[in-house]
Amino acid sequence: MRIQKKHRRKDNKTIDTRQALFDAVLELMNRDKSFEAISLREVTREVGINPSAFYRHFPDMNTLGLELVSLSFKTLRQLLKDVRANPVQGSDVIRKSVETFVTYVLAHSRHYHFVIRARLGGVATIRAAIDSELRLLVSELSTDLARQLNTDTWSTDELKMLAELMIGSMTRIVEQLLIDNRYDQNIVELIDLGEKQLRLILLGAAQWRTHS
Amino acid sequence: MRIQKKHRRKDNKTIDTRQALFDAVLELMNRDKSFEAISLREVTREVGINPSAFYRHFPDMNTLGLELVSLSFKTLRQLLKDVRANPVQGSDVIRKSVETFVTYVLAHSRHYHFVIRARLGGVATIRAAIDSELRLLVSELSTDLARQLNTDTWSTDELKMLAELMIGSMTRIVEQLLIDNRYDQNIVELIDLGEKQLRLILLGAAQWRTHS
DNA sequence: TGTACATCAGTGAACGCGCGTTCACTGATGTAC
DNA sequence: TGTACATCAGTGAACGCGCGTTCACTGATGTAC
Repeated sequence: MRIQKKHRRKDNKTIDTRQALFDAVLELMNRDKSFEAISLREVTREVGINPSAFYRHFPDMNTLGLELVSLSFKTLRQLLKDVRANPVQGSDVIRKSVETFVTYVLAHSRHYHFVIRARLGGVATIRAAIDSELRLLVSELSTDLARQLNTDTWSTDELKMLAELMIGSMTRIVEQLLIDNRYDQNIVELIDLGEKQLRLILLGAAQWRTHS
Repeated sequence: MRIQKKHRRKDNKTIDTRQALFDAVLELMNRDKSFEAISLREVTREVGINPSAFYRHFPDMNTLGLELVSLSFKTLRQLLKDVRANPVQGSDVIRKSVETFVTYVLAHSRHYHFVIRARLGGVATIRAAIDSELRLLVSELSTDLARQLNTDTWSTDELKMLAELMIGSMTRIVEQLLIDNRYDQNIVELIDLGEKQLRLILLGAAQWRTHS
C-alpha cells in the first residue's frame, strides 16, 4: 500500500502533488485573487499538471478550500495548546503574548491570509467552516477567562462578550498584518497597537462589575 | 440638456438604468456572490438590458464598485453628521447610540453587506477605497474622542488605538448582522453585545492613565 | 406649431477566450507468485 | 530473482458554455429654427 501519493513528472522530480495543490492556491491568493476567483485550471497550471489530474486529489475546488480551513486552524489550535501548557511568565505577559501571536501568524502567513480573506468571501460552506472554527476559539478563550476572573460576577454571556472583543481585536491585527503588505515597515507598531488594545480591554474587564 | 438619464424599454416603463445597475449588483451580492464573482452579463441580465448597454453607464464593473463604495459611505457620513449635530441625550447614551447605529445599518443593509464583503475581497482598488474611508472614520472618531477625554494624558496614537477598537467592535457587529442572515432572531442580543463591548471599552479608557 | 437634426440609451450579432468536466489512454511503481 | 498483473497519478483531446468586448444599427426624445 502506498501511503504517500507521489508521482514522477517530466522534470524528474518527485513531489507531493496534493500539497503542491494547496500551496498553489495559497500562492495565487497571495497574488491578490480571492478564493472563488481562482480557477481549477489556474491551480493546475501553477503546479504544472494537466487540469484533469486535479480530480485525482479533490472532487472540486470547494473541497480543497474546506481542507485548507481545517489545516489552518489545526496549527493555530496547536499554538494555543502550547501556550496553555507553558503559560507566558514574568512581568510583561500581554506584550509577550501579542509578540508570540504575531510571530506565529507571520510564520504561517499564507494560511492566515487565506482564512482572513475567505471568512467573509463568497463561498458559503467555507465561510461557515471558518465561522465555526472561530466560535470554537471564542468558547475556548471564554473557558480560560472564566478561570482567571471572578466567575461569581461574570455570566457566561459576558465572558463570551469579552472573548469576542479580544479575538476581534486580534483578528483586526492579523488583517492589517497580512492584507496589502501594509505591515512592511510597522510590525513593531502593530504589536504595540495590539498590546495597548488588549491592555485597555483587560483594564475595562477589571472594572466591569465594580462599576456597573 | 437631459440631466436624468432615462430610457423607455419594451415593457414601457421608464426607469433610471444607472440606479438599476447598482441595485442589481447589490441584489446579486445579497444572493451570496462576492463582488468579483459577479459578471457584467449577470448584472445586465438582472436589469433586463443588453450586455453592451452596460458601457453606456460604466467603463467596467470595477468602476461601478468604486462608486458603490463612495455611495455607501456618503450616507454613513451623513448619519454621523446628524448624530454630532444632535448628540444622544439622557441616561442611556451608549445603548441608544448602538440602537441608532444598528437601525441605520439595517435600513441600508444592502450597501453595508457590500462594504463588509468587499473590504477584504479580491479587488485591490475597491479594498483600498474602503480602507481609506474607514481610516477617515477612525480619524474623525479620534477627534471626537479627544474632545471628551483628557487630552493631556491621551496621545494621538492612543486616541487612534481607542477609536480603532470601537470601530472594530462595531464592524464585527455589522458582520454578524448582515452575513448569512444570522441576525434573524437576535437583533436585540446583538445590540446587547455591542452595548456591553462599548461599555467595557469605555470603562477601560476611563482607567487608562490612572493605571499605567 | 411643424419640421429637420442631434443626441444617446438601447439592440443584436459576432468574436475569441478560458472555463469545468469527460474520456480513453499511458507508463511508472508496488505486489504476488 | 524474474515475470505478470494491479494500481493509479498522470496526459491530451474534446465538449459545450458563459464570459467581456466590438460593431453597426435603431428609434425615442430634446432642441433649433
